[in-house]
Amino acid sequence: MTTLRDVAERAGVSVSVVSAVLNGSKHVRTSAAVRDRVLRIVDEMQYVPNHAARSLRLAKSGLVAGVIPQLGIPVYAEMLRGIQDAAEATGYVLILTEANRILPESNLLRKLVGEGRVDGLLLRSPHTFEMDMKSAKRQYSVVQLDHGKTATDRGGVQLNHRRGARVATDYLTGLGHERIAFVGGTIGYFADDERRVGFREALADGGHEVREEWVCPVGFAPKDGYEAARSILGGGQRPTAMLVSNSTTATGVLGAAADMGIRVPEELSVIGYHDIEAADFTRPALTTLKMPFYELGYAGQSALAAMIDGGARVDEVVDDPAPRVIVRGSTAEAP
Amino acid sequence: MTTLRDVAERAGVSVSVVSAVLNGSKHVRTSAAVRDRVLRIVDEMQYVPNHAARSLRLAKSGLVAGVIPQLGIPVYAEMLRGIQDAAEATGYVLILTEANRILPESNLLRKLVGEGRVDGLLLRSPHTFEMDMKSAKRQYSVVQLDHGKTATDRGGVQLNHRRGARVATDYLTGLGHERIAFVGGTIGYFADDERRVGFREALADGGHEVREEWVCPVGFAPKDGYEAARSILGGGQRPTAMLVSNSTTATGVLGAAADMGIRVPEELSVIGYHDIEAADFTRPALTTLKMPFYELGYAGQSALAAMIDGGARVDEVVDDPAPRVIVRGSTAEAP
DNA sequence: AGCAGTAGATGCATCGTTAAATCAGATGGA
DNA sequence: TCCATCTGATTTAACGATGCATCTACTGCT
Repeated sequence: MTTLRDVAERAGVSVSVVSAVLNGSKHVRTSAAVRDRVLRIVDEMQYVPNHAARSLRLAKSGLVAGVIPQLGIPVYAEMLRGIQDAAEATGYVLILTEANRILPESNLLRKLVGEGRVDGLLLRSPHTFEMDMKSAKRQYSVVQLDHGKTATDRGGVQLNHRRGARVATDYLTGLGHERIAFVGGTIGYFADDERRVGFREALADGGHEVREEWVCPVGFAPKDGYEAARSILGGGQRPTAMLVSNSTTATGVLGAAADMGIRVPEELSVIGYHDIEAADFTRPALTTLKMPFYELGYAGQSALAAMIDGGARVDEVVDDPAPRVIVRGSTAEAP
Repeated sequence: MTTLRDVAERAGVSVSVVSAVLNGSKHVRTSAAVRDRVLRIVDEMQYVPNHAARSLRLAKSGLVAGVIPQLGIPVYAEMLRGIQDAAEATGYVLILTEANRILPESNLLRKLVGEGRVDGLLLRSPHTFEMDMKSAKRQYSVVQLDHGKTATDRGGVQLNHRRGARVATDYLTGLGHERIAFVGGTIGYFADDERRVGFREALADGGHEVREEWVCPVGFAPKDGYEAARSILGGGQRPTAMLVSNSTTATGVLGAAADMGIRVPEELSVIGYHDIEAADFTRPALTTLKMPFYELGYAGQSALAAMIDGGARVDEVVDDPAPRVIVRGSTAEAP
């Protein structure tokens, strides 16, 4: 492996000079001639700095860890792409892990943060790790990605879910729907609660009634949507439209409608929160609400980088591009 | 941050002893009393070794990079879980990246391998990086995950796709199907070619004919399946069953059948290669073939760890648990 | 008693990089 | 002419962990 010393020897200068040329130190001045020669030799010898040595010296790893609930979920994949692009732009490399791997009893967090392997954490996860972090006794930064249990502790980088839900609801009322159900979203989670608020606001502003029996908080699995839909659609008067808090959940809703012989979109319009690729391939194809997930990831990593480099705690709402309805086959004018 | 030296001072011994106690050096002997005291103090002070220093000294990072075609794909997620579990067992931490980020013009590979950030690469990707690797001039190891363009260069860890396709085909013939189509799989990729071989073998062994016009290599997107199915099902005599090389592609096939008014499974049975969660939520639910993807990942990382620790190049076929048909609603007895 | 052998430890160099202190000449002003 | 200043470098000291060479008692044997 080529080291700084090898380069220095070949260039006939000291290692400090080479280091200074490459990093622009202020304590060491170099002449243009030396600079050129060093850079040429660095190129010739294909010198790449040793990361471990750099990391040891600077007490900084250049690595950040992203924690997501689950791999293999398209919406997170989009966010991760944003994170990775921002990471590249800010000079970091991303480690990914699923939330369940980072539980207190696992030693992964300890390994990552404690050993100084990562400089910061991007959390899209209910965990906050307060205690673990303290015990790590180490400088580290954390950015929460669109996640917090309450408005006050939310911190980090958020999406504007209130606005998202309003856009989706307005789209439905614009089609003439008045009897609209809201399915999904855990109570007590900020992002989910905000959607409910946006939904209620939009209906109220339009002069429509919110039927409490049609506001149905459930999990995000398709199964959850299936069961909720069967329950809601099995009642006396049915809603003519459903805003489903999660598109994955919405595929379950579509399944339930199919099984109950309810035609979508003729008898029931369904819109799924979050645009996913699978929406193109359900029958009917699912109309969705697209949120700026890529931008969330990008902003999150940018914020983290700023935080690591001595910046203060971030609190930002990513609101651009605006929430947008992707119209497919599951929505139509109210019957 | 607590260092070895802090521990040594508190314990009244030299740093060498603490290091020896923790790592079991053969050059340094320690008494039981000292060992106990050191371990107690290590625990008390919550000492965690500094990763950068260790990595510098040992010329080993304890990081491996996994390269997958795309994030957000459930089948890879399963494989990644296997990789991460094996990584934990072998003492490594995983960095993940999408294949397109590691193209020659990007400097990510250079950053990861060249700077010594990772000790090895797990590649589920068409790239082999021969040239880049050479220029990196560094000790590194690579394991290909179920991927190679030919049988000879495949290397790494593979799934037994010939067997998988046989199992799926046998399942269909067992239901009385004789006119079976094979949709999907790129020509020239070992894994895909093997599936075609298995399909042909199974049909031949059962005394059934392979209709070449029904063997249709296409991409893996749902759209590809949709188009292929329209073409095949639009002909004169139709197959009564389809083995689709990829379950994602199969969702497109289901869409095409629905649009053409062909009832599944009454008129057409569809089985998708690879079990994915979404299979539960198409209508009808998709019968799939489950391959041991978790085990593939686990074996891959285990092989990589062995390779890094001085072992030789691995060439292994992961065949356990055996391929298994997950019966859902898209397959039935032949009409 | 004298010496070998061994248990149990210590000290020091080293990995590659960077920050700071230091140094050798050249230049300039009084 | 002599000191101050500036340029362009060099030297030195870390960062934290590890492994080898070395050192000191002490035990046991003849």
